[in-house]
Amino acid sequence: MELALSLGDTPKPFTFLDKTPKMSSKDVGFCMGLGSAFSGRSDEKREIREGEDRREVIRDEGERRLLSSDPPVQLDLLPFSPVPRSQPPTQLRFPWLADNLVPEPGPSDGTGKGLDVNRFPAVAIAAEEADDGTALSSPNSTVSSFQMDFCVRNGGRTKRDLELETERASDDDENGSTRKKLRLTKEQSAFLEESFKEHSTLNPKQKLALAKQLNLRPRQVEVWFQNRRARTKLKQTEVDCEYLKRCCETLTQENRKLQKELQELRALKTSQPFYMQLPATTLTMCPSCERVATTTTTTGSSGATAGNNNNSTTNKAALSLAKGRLYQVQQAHMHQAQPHQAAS
DNA sequence: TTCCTTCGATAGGTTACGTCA
DNA sequence: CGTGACGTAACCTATCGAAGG
Repeated sequence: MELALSLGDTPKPFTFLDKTPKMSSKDVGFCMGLGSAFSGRSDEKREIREGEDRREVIRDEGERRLLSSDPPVQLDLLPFSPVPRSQPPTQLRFPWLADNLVPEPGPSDGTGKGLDVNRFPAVAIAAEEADDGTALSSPNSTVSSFQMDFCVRNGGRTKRDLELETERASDDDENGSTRKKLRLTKEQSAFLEESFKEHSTLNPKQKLALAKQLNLRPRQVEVWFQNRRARTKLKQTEVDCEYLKRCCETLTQENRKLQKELQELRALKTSQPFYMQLPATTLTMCPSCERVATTTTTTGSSGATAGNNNNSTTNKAALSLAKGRLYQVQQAHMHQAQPHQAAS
């Protein structure tokens, strides 16, 4: 059953309906579809680039829609923006954009003091390209062929960041078995966030470039994106649930209102049975198919004539309106059971 | 100190794709 | 040429556990 509802707000699709195609109204008690901004993914697949996973491309399209700001879906789930848009992090550039490529600073530029110990030697990265870093358990190294471009130029490093770096540097001395939990610096997190806004998934090239630029292992970048996606999805689900809850409350309210109205109409009918036998011609719109239905009901009484005008016209008009409303309610009930039959 | 939240990391499962018999 | 088994890569999901408030 498909039920179109307009509750005054801009209709907002539920992304989880899109994400859980197996869900049925049987499963949830009721199921509302308020339009979907998503179209089939198959017709919008972009061309697959070299070295890019097909699923990645397809998902990328889907998730871009999920995260996009195109109306009518606007669920901003990226409230965290440590780097204001108005103040883009200088030196933070997306490595997969050709014009953004930062020349890799060499170790001899003299700016490599206090580097993050997550820094990974180029040799190791090259090895990790072959083996995704699983063989390399220690991210610490004293060898560096590059460094984070912004890490040293950004003068806004907090005390905590410096502490973190010091902590990590001290990890070098520790036994690898008791590895401290690694914490990304603000700059790293901010850059990853910005990257995530551009692409919620990474192809291998992007991953490597990002890892290289941030002095992280590709595996770390990968994990960060995985966690980020998972947590975004979680937040989206929470938002969807909240919205559903509100819809449910509104519907319950509306239902109560209609029930009350129905009761009043029934009371009216019993108190003034004569007028209820008037043939009623009402124009109602089917809530499902939005077709206008013209209905004339005759109760079989021949006493309903224009001659019975003892009462005021106001009363008649009010009664006609009331009957029309009653009919609408009945039609709506019928339609919930059998759409497209009541109006035809 | 304890509790709760955040977040990096891991394990296991799923899916899509390529290769080969 | 079509098909099933197998391996691989990337991802998702649940969960753990360290760190911090």
